[in-house]
Amino acid sequence: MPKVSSKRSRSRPRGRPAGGSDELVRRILDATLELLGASGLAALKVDDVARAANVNKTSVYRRWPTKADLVLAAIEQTPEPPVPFRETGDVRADLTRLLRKKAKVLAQPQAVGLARALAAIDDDSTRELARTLRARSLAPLVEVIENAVARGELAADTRAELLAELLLAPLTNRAVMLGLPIEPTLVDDVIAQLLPRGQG
Amino acid sequence: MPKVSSKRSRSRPRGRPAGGSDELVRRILDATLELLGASGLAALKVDDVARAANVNKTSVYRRWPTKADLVLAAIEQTPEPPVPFRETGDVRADLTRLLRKKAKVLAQPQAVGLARALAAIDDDSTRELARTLRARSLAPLVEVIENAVARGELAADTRAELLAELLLAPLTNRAVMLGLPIEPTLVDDVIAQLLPRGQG
Amino acid sequence: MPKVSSKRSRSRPRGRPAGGSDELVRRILDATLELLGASGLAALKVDDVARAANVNKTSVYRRWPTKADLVLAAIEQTPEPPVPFRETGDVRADLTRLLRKKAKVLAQPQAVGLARALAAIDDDSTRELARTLRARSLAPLVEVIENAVARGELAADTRAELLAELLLAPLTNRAVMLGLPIEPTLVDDVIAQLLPRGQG
Amino acid sequence: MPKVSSKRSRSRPRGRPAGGSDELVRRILDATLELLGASGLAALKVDDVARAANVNKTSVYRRWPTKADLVLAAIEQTPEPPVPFRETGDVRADLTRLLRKKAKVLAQPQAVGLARALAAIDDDSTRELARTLRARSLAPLVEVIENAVARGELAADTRAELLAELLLAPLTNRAVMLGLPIEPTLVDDVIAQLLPRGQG
DNA sequence: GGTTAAGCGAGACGGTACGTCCCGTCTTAGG
DNA sequence: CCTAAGACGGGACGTACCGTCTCGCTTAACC
Repeated sequence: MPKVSSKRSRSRPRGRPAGGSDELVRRILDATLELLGASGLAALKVDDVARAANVNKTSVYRRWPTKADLVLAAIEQTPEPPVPFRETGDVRADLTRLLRKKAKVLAQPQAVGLARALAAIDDDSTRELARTLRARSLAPLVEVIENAVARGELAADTRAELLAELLLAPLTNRAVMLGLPIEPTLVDDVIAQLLPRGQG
Repeated sequence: MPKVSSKRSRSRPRGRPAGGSDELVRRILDATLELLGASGLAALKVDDVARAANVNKTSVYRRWPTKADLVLAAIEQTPEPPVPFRETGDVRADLTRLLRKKAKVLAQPQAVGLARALAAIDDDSTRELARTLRARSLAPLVEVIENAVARGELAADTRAELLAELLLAPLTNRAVMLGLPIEPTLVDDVIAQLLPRGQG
Repeated sequence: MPKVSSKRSRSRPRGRPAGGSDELVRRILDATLELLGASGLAALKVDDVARAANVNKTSVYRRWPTKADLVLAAIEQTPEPPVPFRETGDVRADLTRLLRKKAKVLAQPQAVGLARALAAIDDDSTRELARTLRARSLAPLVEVIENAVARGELAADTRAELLAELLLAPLTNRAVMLGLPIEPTLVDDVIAQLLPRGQG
Repeated sequence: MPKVSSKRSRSRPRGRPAGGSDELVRRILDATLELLGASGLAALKVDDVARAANVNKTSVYRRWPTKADLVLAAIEQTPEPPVPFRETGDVRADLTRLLRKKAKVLAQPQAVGLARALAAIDDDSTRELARTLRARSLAPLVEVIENAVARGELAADTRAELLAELLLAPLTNRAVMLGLPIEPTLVDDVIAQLLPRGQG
């Protein structure tokens, strides 16, 4: 006698997904970012990620062998906010605008949380990722500076990347390491110190 | 419940220690720092700390209810290296020397490990501690700058603390967040950008 | 958090077991009984049980949240020894045989150990279990007595359960509470007192 | 300069006690009994005993090296309630009265708690104590029975001690092992079974 | 009456077991 | 082949209580 079918109705399909597993990956990484930003790395449980992504833990571990890998993958794929930035031709003004944007991002706890997670994972590949993200973050500044140099607005021997880093470091340092809010005047102060008026 | 009167022979002394518990505290915190610097926060086991300190785990938890508390306490008591620093009267030279010292410290993996542990523990009291350590770290720079201002070597409206932070931030940022070694030239570059020749 | 992707080589299989978990349960409870009988409740360590059952401690606690729960479950599942008992039609002889059997059981330290564990766990559910075991233990006696009543060998107003308890109580009392061996004559004495010759 | 006296007012004297330490001992054992009866052996903490006795833990361990020793000492010194018992000359009536008294005692949770503690401590000296207490408990019954034998009310070959044990065992068994209340009729039933009318 | 020695209170300590938590592994069933 | 479901091994965490031991103080007892 065959058993009576005990199948419960299910909300989502179980077997092999139809259109590849891209959506599943996206859901997992999104959930990871969400939880990571919300409560930090230590409070992030893989089980919670799976539940939040409406996915089984197995499907997480199949792709990322450890929690660290998962977290790094999630951070890595953070979509770079499209920077519809148009230079005005005034370096100081342009850099000020860029730094203000960055300050705004750093005012969000999630962004700080991600950065701290990055610091917490002590690993070579993590450092590499950090450097990649750093480069990505510096790029607009570097471009603005190089253009200013080309225009002759800045000295020809200006080292664009170094200057960009000097501009940005205090902001991230405050937000990430010290947990301080970035006062509106800080951006101006930094600019003033690094791009003295006489230089322009 | 054990059998009646089942005393075992013992090798090491038990009970309340003779010379107060200050030494015990010191041993624990030293061991914590040691292990923390050696392998990072995640690899730090309280049991290992206890063993290394020749102390029972109970005695650790009696004082610091959490691993995080223990780590913070250990970091907090890091002895400030006595800075037998004598100003030469030349700001650039003095600041260069101070930054080089700092760069040397940041070249040690332990120091970086401590800083990362500080970033990893996401907690208000941790941020406060970070700020305290930051202030302690800035102090010598600030003093040098203020003296230079008093001598007229720097502009009267120089904001000493801000300048100090701008000088230091790139170094710590590189070492802690990016995991990069600090090239010898970096210090000079930072100085050059923030204290242009004409200013001196 | 550990390093990324730090898989270790392993000797024993992990994960969900192949053949369901019934066998695992059996192993755990068997080990519990074994150790319980051997050294008593206080000396029983859950870790030891797990080790003896070749199982992880987690797997024990997953099922029985407390040591007490584990012990009760183990005692509860003690297989009732199949009693291939055939009445002879002589109450005195039959009861004597039954009591002798019981005496034999009570001569084993393990059985006494279990009973004492039952006394040590002071808990309502424990008492209930004790009563259940008691009933199970009395059953054969009760049956024999009732049959004898039916045959007219015993008075019609004989209260079977009471009589059974009176017969058994002295034996268990001696073994469990007093820790005395049960002398061979005790069974006869009890029978003689409770089933005087003239009565048969 | 001498320190200002920081003595807090104290309620009880500290140093060596005046009249020996008998009162201290009494307080400790009383507290032990109290707590033991109230919540059982497992829930009994030596620290609690000390606190309840208004005494330091040291003073407990100075006298009884283990918790078991303490408990046994406490049980041992339970004052035998003075039994102002006068025989009437009627065995059945006398034994009934004695058993009713015992039943009354066994109705108190504390008494049951003590008995269970005695069962829980698995130790030779504990068994010996149990036997001592048992003997003490049987004594009045034995005396009554022997007197009845002397009077010719009971058969000359009556084994007083055995009979007493048979009478008592069901009661204690019910209360201690099974946690059952002792119904009023039980005493009569036991008497009826063991001292049939025709025998008197 | 001063000195010695015996307790005592206070409380930290070592030790052991408990029960919890979460990571990463692995089997089973099913689509 | 890929997924859901979920038990399992492993190992660190933090807790609780036992019995030990040191210290300072106070009082009794003895000289």
